[in-house]
Order: sequence, then structure tokens, then C-alpha cells
Amino acid sequence: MSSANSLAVEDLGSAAQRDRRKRILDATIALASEGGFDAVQMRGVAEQADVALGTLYRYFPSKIHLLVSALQREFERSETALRDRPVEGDTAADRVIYTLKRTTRGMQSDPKLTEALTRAFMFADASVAAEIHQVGMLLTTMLTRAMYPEGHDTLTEDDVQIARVIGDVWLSALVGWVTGRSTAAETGQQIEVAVKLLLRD
Amino acid sequence: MSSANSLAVEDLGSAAQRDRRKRILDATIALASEGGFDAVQMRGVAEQADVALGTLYRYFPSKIHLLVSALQREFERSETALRDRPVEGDTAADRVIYTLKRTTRGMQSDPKLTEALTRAFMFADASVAAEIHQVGMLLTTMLTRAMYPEGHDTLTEDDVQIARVIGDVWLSALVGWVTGRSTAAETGQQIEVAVKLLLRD
DNA sequence: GGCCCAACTGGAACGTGTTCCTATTTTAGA
DNA sequence: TCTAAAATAGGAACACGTTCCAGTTGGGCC
Repeated sequence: MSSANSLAVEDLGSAAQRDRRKRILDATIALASEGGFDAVQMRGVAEQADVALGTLYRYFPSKIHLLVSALQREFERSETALRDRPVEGDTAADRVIYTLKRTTRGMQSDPKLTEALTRAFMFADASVAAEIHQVGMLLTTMLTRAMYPEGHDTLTEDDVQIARVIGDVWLSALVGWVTGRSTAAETGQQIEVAVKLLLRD
Repeated sequence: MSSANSLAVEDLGSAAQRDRRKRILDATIALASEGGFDAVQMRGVAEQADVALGTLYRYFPSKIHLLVSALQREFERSETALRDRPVEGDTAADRVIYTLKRTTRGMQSDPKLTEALTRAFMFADASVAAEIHQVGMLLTTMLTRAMYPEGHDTLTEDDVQIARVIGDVWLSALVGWVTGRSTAAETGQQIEVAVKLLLRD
């Protein structure tokens, strides 16, 4: 730990370190947004973030870690942004569809960035398990909250499993869109079909 | 077309070309089976298949194409092997679960190979759309046949959509297993949950 | 058989992710 | 304030996917 009296789970280090980390992730997002996965080149990220290549690797041990961490930060942002906004819809299915379509639309508005982040996420191997798990938890949280907007404190195992299945379908649909196998409309359609099937009660 | 009287959709070329292609895919499978995605190195594949590097690239324009083509061949094999075997189960859900678990078990018995093929599949971009689409069709076919074993000739759009959703969940579960995020047991569990939810009638 | 063109070989070369090393700067603690 | 340790800068070096090229081979056609 950097400070002896910190109890935080995540130790983000000194202000300078937090700043470097932020600059690196900002550069990553900027480059990804411009040219997608291939345009995120480690030398370029280092240069744009004004750090040395070795420093970049000290903060993020691989390009995949870097991109998945960027995804995590973006996802956290949009998740908290969504948190205190009322979710439209009378049924759980409607609310989940609303939430997912909203999120999907957000991602589709920056296709290159989405391509970069999604491909990194899907390509990640076991060494990125921790970051991947974080993102998965965020997604599940987002979905269960859409299912039970008023703080349902007795989430059953079934609820979580359904949320996870929906998350899986959403990811697959997103991959299909990113790789050009399906259009934005089809992506929305797929999600709607799956959610309606899974949340019909 | 290489022969004037061939009506086959796929033109596989001369016997020598078919042989080279087979040797290349065999080498790919062998290397992947030993060491996974990273162990499939283009120079190594070329050497083991006894072709020049340039020839390898003439047959498969990238490592991803190569691995997805290998996946396609393996999948075709196991799909035809499954075709004339009776599928156990009284309900559609049971039969689909049986089919998927059987396939999953087969893949889990060769983890390195599965890791290589799955990661290539998920990393593929638009240029591999054709091969990816083939695999997707095979999967859907396999699933709809499990749903309707006795040649249901009126497959509705709904049936196909359900099959696709199940396929998506299966892929996500497989990715989770490959990346060490979930155990084999959890993978089976996830599939079972999803199928039961989607095929309860 | 001889010719021709496409395919193949062998290998050099290039780009980018990753590793490594040394000198310099910053930070934490006495 | 001074010192030791940690972090950073700057850049060379290496690995592997990919491209490219000059020379050779093989298969179809006259």
C-alpha cells in the first residue's frame, strides 16, 4: 500500500501515478476511437500519454490489459451515469431491453472504439481474468438493477443466472455487430428476442 | 473451376492442392493441440506441413483464417458424426442439452486446441465473415436438429432465433471456460440454465 | 517432347507487441 | 537535508505475423 492508513481495496497510488494512469487510458480511448484496435499501438499510446514505453508496460502488462482496463473505466462511467436515471418500462423485460438498447446505442455511436474494446475483451486470455471479471460483474449488476429497480435485496441465484445469460447474449450480439456479421437493427432484434424469451413470466 | 464438369460449390482444386490444404490444417490442429493459440506459429505450421511460408499464406491469408478454417473442418466432422447418432432426451430442451454437453465435453478433452480455435473465432474480424458464417450455420443446424429430430420441415423463424440465442450462450460459456473464468461444471450449468429457460413450453 | 503460366520454394525484410538495459529523476524515510 | 530505493526515460533488441521477391518446379496445351 502506498499510504499506511488506506483501507481502500484498490490502491491507485500517488497523485502522479493516478495522473499517468489517466493519461494512458485517455490516449488509449482517443486512439481506439480514431482507428480501432489496430490503431492502438503501444508506442503511440506511450507517446500520446507522454510516458516511456517501459512505463506503459509497468502500468498495463499488455495491449489487451490496457484495452480491457479502458473498457472497464468506460463501463463504470456509463454504469454510474445510468444508475440515478429512471429506467423506463413496466416489466422487467422492458426495462432490461431499454437498458441494453441504450447502452448498445451508446457503443454504436463510436464504432471504432467499440470494435477495439470488444475485440480486446473477447481475445483476452486467463491473465486478464481479474479485469474481465470486473466488467462481467458490472454488466450483471446493471441488468439485475434493471430487472428490480427498487433495490430488491433478495436476489435469487436464478435472477443472477438469468442476468448472466442475458449478458452473454448481448456480448455475442455485440461481437456479431463489431465483426460486420449483423447490422445495428439485427443486433437490437437479437437482444429483444432473447430478453423476451428469458424474462417472460 | 479446375475441372469443367464439376458442379460442386466448393472448388477444392487438384489432388495436390487438396493434399496441401489437408497437411496444413493437420499441422495447425497438431500444434494447437500441443500448445494452444500461441503455439500455432505460421513458420512452424509451414514447416510441419512441408510447404513454404508463402504457400501457407496463399492457402490461408492470415493466422485467424487458418484457425477458423481448422475449426470449421473439425466442427463439420463432429457434426456429421453426430448426425446419424440417436439424440437422447424426451423433450427438445433435454436433447439440446445432451447435444451441447456432448460437444462441450469433446472440446474440453483437448483444452489447448479449444483455446486456440475459440480465441481465433472470437478475434476474427469482418474479413473472416464467410468462414464464421459457415460455422454459425453448422451450429444452428445442429441445434435445430436436436430440437426437432424427425426432420421438422417447417422450421419457424422463432425456432431459428431460439437456436441462435442458444448458440450465443454456448459460445460465451465456452469463452468463459477457455479464459479460466469458469470451470467445466459451471459451463455445463450455464448451458443447462439457458436452454431450460429458452425451451420451456 | 517442348512451351508457358501458375504455383511453389527459400528466405529476406518490415511492423508492431514485448522485453531488457542503463542513466536519470522522483519519492519515502531517517 | 541527505540517502537509498523505486519509478521513469530513452531506446535497443527480439519474436512473430505478414509481405515481397527471385529463382525453380510442375501441370496443361500445342
